[in-house]
Amino acid sequence: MTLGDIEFPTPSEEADCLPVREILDRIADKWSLYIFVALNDGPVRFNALRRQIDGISQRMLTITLRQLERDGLISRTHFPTIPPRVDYELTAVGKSLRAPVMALMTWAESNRDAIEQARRLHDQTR
Amino acid sequence: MTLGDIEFPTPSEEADCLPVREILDRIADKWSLYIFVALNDGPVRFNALRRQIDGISQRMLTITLRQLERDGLISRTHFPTIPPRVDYELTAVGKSLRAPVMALMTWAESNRDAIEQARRLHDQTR
DNA sequence: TAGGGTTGGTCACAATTTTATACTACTCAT
DNA sequence: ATGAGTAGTATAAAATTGTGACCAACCCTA
Repeated sequence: MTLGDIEFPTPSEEADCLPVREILDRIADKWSLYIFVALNDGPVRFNALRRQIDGISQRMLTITLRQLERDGLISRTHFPTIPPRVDYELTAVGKSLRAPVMALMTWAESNRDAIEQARRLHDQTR
Repeated sequence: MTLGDIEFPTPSEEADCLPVREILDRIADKWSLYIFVALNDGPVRFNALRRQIDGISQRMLTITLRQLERDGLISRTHFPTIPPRVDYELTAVGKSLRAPVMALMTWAESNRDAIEQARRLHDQTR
């Protein structure tokens, strides 16, 4: 048996999928979507984000914002005033993500009733 | 006309944000999106899903499938054969989620290069 | 001049979630 | 008899996330 006879597990497809997954894992984490929605209408300050996104901790907001900034989806503008002011804003690439994210939000809203009914039915039947 | 110019319907403001968040938290977790993509072309068996979704543990696949089933997004069909066979398939509601999920996947693929470049630039500069 | 509030964070530690590993029970092919 | 495949469960380890304290600079009030 030569090397050519060995069946490798789909190397081409995996090579393509991995970077896409890395990106999706950033977007589809617990908080990123909500940050996107919050930044939908323009720049927002750190503590305004914190108030708007119910339940997020200061730590997770900082971490998530830093990751989104690293990916070039949001920009961070620091005004050296007292008290300090930091604005977060969608970049051009970030803005292009608004459409699919909003489509997902719209879907969630449209199908809320169906899902809640399915849950009730499931919990009743078991 | 590019993807960014397409006008998706905007979700109405804040009325009942909490239930929508509950739904989004299910969809936008670490594995649900990949299960949706894997089920895109028809029913798939448990271990086939496991092989297709690289890195998922057996436990998390079971848990995530159960949650999606509870929400009425996928259906579970058990054939009492030996060896056992269980098919997972998108329901009608689940199928309606394909469009927004695929829009997100397409976005991720289109913006892969831009994001990777932003990451390199960011890591270099700091 | 002392105390309290605001800003955008960081840090250490606790709680939660996810992963890895082993195990079940059953059958078929070698 | 051995190993592979089926769809899971149980448990401990690892990773992620949340909690509360702390910081420094200033403003306002008393």
